[in-house]
Amino acid sequence: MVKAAPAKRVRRSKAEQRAETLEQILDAAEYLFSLQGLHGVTLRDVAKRVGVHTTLLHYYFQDKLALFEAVFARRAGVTSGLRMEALDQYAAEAGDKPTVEGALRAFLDTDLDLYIAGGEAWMNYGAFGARVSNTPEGAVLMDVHFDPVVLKLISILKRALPDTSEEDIFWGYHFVTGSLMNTLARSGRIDRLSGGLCRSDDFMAVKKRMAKFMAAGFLALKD
Amino acid sequence: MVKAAPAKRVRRSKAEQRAETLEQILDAAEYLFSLQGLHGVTLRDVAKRVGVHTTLLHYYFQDKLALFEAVFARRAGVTSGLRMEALDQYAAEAGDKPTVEGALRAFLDTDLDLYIAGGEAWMNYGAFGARVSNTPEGAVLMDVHFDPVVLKLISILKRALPDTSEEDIFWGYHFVTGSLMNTLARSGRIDRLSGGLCRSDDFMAVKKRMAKFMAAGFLALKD
DNA sequence: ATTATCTATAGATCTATAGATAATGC
DNA sequence: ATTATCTATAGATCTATAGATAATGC
Repeated sequence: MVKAAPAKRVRRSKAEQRAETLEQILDAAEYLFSLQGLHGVTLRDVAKRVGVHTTLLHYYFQDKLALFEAVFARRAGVTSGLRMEALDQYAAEAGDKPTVEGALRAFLDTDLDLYIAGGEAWMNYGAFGARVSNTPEGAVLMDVHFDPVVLKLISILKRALPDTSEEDIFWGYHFVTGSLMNTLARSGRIDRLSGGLCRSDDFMAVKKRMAKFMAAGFLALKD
Repeated sequence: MVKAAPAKRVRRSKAEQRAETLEQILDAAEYLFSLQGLHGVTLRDVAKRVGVHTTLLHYYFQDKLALFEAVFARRAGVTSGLRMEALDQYAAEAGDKPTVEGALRAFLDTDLDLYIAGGEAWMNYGAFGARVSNTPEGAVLMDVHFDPVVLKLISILKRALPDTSEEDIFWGYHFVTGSLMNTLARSGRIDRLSGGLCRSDDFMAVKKRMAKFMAAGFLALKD
């Protein structure tokens, strides 16, 4: 038998090694938190998934909550930034005639595209975020990381809907975000309910319908 | 100083006492689970809130998960039953001309009314259910308890929307339920986002807008 | 000489069971 | 005589810290 070549020990700088380990820890935590929530996951679970000793997590993170918040923060900036750009670009293009659907597409489709293109890691983050979002502690994290983009969206919606009250617009957003979170959660419920006709992870199907659906909803509110 | 009259020891039958204690346990668990989820609550927390010894919970419930499921089941039948009735009644009234908004009002407004009228206990259940709903284990509880009502709603929507594909209708429902769960969760996010203009617990405001908003969304899908 | 990782362990819970005690039921 | 509640406790985690060891950096 030929002896397997020993795993080639790639020489990594400490900075590289640190970054790599951190990433692995965050990936593992993200996945587990997305399934079981903050309290349903132990540091042990995370360490086991990474293949390191539990105490290493304490070397990188103050405590469990700090790890949790780091998971939230890691990708929050990316999605927030991309959507902010998309909204800015849309606002510039549309000039003084923005439409509700246009604004929603910049906001929603940009995000859905990110999850579609981002593979498993981003899908896990989506489920993690959705789970966090309807939690009292989690909602505060949402505030911190997402208020700017959301308020940007709302400012465009206001211009697109000059005759709709601000209150109506906020409630409309409340509906939109609920639907988006329900999508990101991928609970599998729609799969079973529809007998397999729809799939929770078919974000293309959601993208095709969501902005249109919600735009019509907003327009109906002022009546 | 006048001595306070000793708490009048009401003579309760065992059956009464059992029912009362059970109710107290379920109320406490419902409240705590709504805030912290299954894993964030210990039996100790529940017992302390009720004012009994931890082990009493094991007398009434097999284990923690059984308690959790009992909390879910207790009110699930009530809301499911009421909405089923409302949908049946609407279907009968509307004959062969049901509307999307009519069906959604029977489904959504009936539920929102229940939370509005049910006080704190029902509000806690709503938050509990919302939290459960975007969880993998929780979604299965949703299936078991709510599939019949939801499929009833969908059958009426199909008749109201003969030219809309079944897939579109299921995705529309997916959006609706996400918005409803986001409402029941009462995370406080919309309050802060809107600078106090909207309040998470203002279910009247939601009721006023939701069916109309969603109905317009459904109608836009077939275009 | 510094940083990454592991060993050992304290101290605090947490769930669940066995068995005792106190109350109601007949 | 049965049911509701409590006492005592086993056994299994879990988080977090202190301090040792192994690797990279200069």
